[in-house]
Amino acid sequence: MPLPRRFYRRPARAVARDLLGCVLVSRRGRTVTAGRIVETEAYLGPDDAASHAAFRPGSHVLFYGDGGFAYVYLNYGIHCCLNAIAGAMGRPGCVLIRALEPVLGLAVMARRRRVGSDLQRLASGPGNLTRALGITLRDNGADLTRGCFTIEPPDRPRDFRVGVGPRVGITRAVDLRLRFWISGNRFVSHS
DNA sequence: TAGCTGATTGACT
DNA sequence: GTCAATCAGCTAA
Repeated sequence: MPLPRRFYRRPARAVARDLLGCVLVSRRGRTVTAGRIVETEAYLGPDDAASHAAFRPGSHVLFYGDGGFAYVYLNYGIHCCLNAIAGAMGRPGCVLIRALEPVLGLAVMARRRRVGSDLQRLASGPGNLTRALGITLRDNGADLTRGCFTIEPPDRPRDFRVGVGPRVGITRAVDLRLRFWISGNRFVSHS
């Protein structure tokens, strides 16, 4: 069963941390691909200068809507990035999924990524993981609690340490420590 | 209508 | 280490 709606109806920071170890599942027809979430970043409301809620109007309807939906956007004209909306209705916030550890459909992912057997880079990086799972702009607004894209609870005990640090790849509010990752996991994109 | 920016990646020096 | 690729949405005119 996917994570329930109430999981997402919490502050983005808490959702980002608890999402580590969970499994993102993508279903394209009979093709299923999945990966364990090993790296996330939290983005807050208008007060967070790096958040799209602060400077990208098109995202408002999702940011301020109910939690548990996907926010997919295109950046640098080439790459799609996947976010999970956090917070209850009226509370802005989201979690950027930065890296996955592939667990299901490895061959399909490799074909989509056009890479060889380099598992480590298959879904490591926000642009890479969307391509590996076949996520596109059409999936913007998808319900993560049911449907083609879901996030399942951890498939094994939480035996890892959580790393915390500043977000990467952004130019505003760089000093906030809103990035979380599974300590020591080699699939984390920015080590 | 033209020009700019960005939560990136991969190819190249 | 540098740099091009390439698109949505804003801003200025």
